[in-house]
Amino acid sequence: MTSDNLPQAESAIDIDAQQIRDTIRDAIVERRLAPGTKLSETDVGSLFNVSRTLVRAALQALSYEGLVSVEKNRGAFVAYPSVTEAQQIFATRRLLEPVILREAAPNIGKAEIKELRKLLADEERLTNQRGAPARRAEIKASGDFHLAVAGMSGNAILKRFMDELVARSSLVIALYGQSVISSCGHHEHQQIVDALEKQDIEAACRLMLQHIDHIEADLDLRPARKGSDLKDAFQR
Amino acid sequence: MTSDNLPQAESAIDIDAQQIRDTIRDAIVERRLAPGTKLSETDVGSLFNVSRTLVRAALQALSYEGLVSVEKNRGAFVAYPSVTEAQQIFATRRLLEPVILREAAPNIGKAEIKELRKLLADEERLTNQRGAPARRAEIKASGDFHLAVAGMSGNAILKRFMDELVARSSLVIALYGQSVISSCGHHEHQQIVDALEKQDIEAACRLMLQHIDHIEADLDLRPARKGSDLKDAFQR
DNA sequence: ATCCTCAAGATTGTATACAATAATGGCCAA
DNA sequence: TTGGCCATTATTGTATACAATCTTGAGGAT
Repeated sequence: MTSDNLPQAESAIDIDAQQIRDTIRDAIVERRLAPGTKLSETDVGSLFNVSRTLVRAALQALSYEGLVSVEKNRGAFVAYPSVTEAQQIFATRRLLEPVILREAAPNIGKAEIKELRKLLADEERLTNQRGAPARRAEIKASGDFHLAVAGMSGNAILKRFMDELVARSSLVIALYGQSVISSCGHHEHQQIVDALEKQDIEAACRLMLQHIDHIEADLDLRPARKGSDLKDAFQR
Repeated sequence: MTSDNLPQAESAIDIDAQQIRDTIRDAIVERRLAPGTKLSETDVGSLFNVSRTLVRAALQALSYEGLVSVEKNRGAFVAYPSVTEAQQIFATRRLLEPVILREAAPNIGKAEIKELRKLLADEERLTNQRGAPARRAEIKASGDFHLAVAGMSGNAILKRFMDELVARSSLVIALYGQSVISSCGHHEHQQIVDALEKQDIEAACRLMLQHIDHIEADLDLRPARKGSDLKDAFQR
């Protein structure tokens, strides 16, 4: 595996570490890069036409976000979340998202509802489009909804925590998702906005939790796969 | 300002980036390094007898934790949280710590109570000791209590979020704290453990919120100081 | 005296060179 | 043929060199 499935370099002159990080992150979140994929410093560097220095910085940052795991003397790989990690990611979302909704609710007025509805419209449009690029954009759009709500909390720290959780969720879905669609039920986002518009925060929280449950229900988080129990993977 | 107030280098051979990061973080959290202090790559490097490469990696990681702010082409500085950031840090703690307590409660049995009591004993011992080193250790111990509880939630992500919040709290207290003691009321930790021992989670949450309120009450988070309004800082 | 300009110095940004470690594949022995 | 051992190669870890940018302070004009 060489550079083939990395996003093509921005031919724009003067790339910096942050742009590399963002590009790789997008590729991971949109599942163009599969979990476990090796991210060789030289390969990535030549894609972006930069030295390993900048690549290392980008990979280090991504490692802090939990999207990349770097193993000493072995290199960086797209993270491969364990079942336990996957469970913790969703457990944390279940704990945090209602809290965020309650924080955001007082700040959600007409303008904010409008902004959310615009995101929903984008999602809808992508849902009706076909082809891989639309699927990828849909994945991202679905996450953007959750992030937009977090942003409305006005708390930058909560927002950052959600950034991380949403991004890592994408990896978990890539690994353990069963149905092809896998991304959030777009309809549920709509219901949440409806509840928010009516200022019914309790309903919004309830719907949010159900929504997270639905995402998680589509995952196959039984043990195994984890390398150790290969036998019953073949046993059938 | 040169290297004087940086912790002395580990003369142990073979330091790596993580050790540098940890050492600097400890120095920041224990307030041996004041907010705003410049962390010159060359200076830090010569302290640890490593090249700038490793120092940069450490500073980058600390920047991601919010303990250091790196300004392009200007260098790295111990973070200087704004009033807004300070408020958000404590707002987030108020939201998160009760959630964490509820998550941790089912996992807290005899052994865990014992562990927490041990931490309290350490705190108490330090409180009765005098001298700057004891004060520093006390600051750290006080944070360790909150982190221990977070660890008992069994959720590594929550724990990491708390790691960040506790560390940044220390910076906020250093900047905006008024009373000299400034660190957590040790007594309140004790009450929380008492409530946990009685399985009275509601009380524990209530006490935790009060505790956070008390810490925040010791802060002077009025605007100003923020550099722009220097005049009324001298106006008295 | 004050302000502006600009050159010298210092510091960070990036690339490259070298060292250390891990991965690969061939060779030999059983 | 198979399994283990060692040399070779590739990749990461760290230091250093050079480029770009900022900071500082002296000098001169007003």
